[in-house]
Amino acid sequence: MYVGYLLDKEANMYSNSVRHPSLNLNPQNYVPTPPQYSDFASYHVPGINSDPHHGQPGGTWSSPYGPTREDWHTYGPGPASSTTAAGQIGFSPADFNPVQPPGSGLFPPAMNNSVPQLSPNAQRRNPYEWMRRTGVPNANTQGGKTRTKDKYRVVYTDHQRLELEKEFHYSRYITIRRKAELAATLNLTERQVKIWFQNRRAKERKVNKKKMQQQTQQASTTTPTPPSVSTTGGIGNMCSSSTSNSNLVSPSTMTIKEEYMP
DNA sequence: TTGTGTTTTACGACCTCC
DNA sequence: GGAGGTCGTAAAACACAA
Repeated sequence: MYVGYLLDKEANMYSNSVRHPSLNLNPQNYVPTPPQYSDFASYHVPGINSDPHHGQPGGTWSSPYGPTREDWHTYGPGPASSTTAAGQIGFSPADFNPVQPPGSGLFPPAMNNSVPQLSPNAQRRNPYEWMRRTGVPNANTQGGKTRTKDKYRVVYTDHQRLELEKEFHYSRYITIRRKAELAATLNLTERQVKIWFQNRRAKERKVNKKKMQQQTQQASTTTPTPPSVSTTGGIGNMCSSSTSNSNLVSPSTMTIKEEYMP
């Protein structure tokens, strides 16, 4: 699909994915710390955890939030869904299919199956719209420009976004090492990667908050039912403690701990 | 074409942790 | 003190209706 288009378009430039072999992260070097953030389980698709590149012990993380499909809505409608709300940025599993050989990318082969054909009359604004934008200035040549320079901001290339999203898809918090690798791979600065992740988390919190509001609205209009256990779940809930960071285990601490994970 | 709303980069302020 | 976190915001880039 669009990723295929992207990767096809940039195949010569980016023949590797984020988890390309050259990076070759050993599992020991890339061990997330789920116990600290049980919410992370909500963001791990079954199968990803067993990704050899990540060294995740599959199925060991359990989510306290039950079915997490909804939490993944941002990333796609799921295999059987053909209706995606407009405006949603999505990662359909199929997105990763066309180019990446099974097992070579972030997602396991099981997720790369069954590529639904894009509807010929697909709306312009679809979940993958950003992936196929063309003509945007290439942001990666100089590592971006800032307000203090000649341009206010740059637009990241589709490939840069894709790889960042993939990384984010794996973990909401990037390790120091991965940040450096990703920055090098994508020709961005580590600062840009860091800020991108910050903004991405903010976006997710915003989406989750919106969902929560909709749910509460629906609940108020229908028969009141006792709130289920943290229906929001996920990092959104964790970080949506927008009020006080003190409620959290410091993510920075996590990053450091990940970095020095044995 | 244009006006308007949304999304995307980037930053500063402030906080926590080591 | 430095690094990285959230939160709020600015402004460019973008999508889309009129």
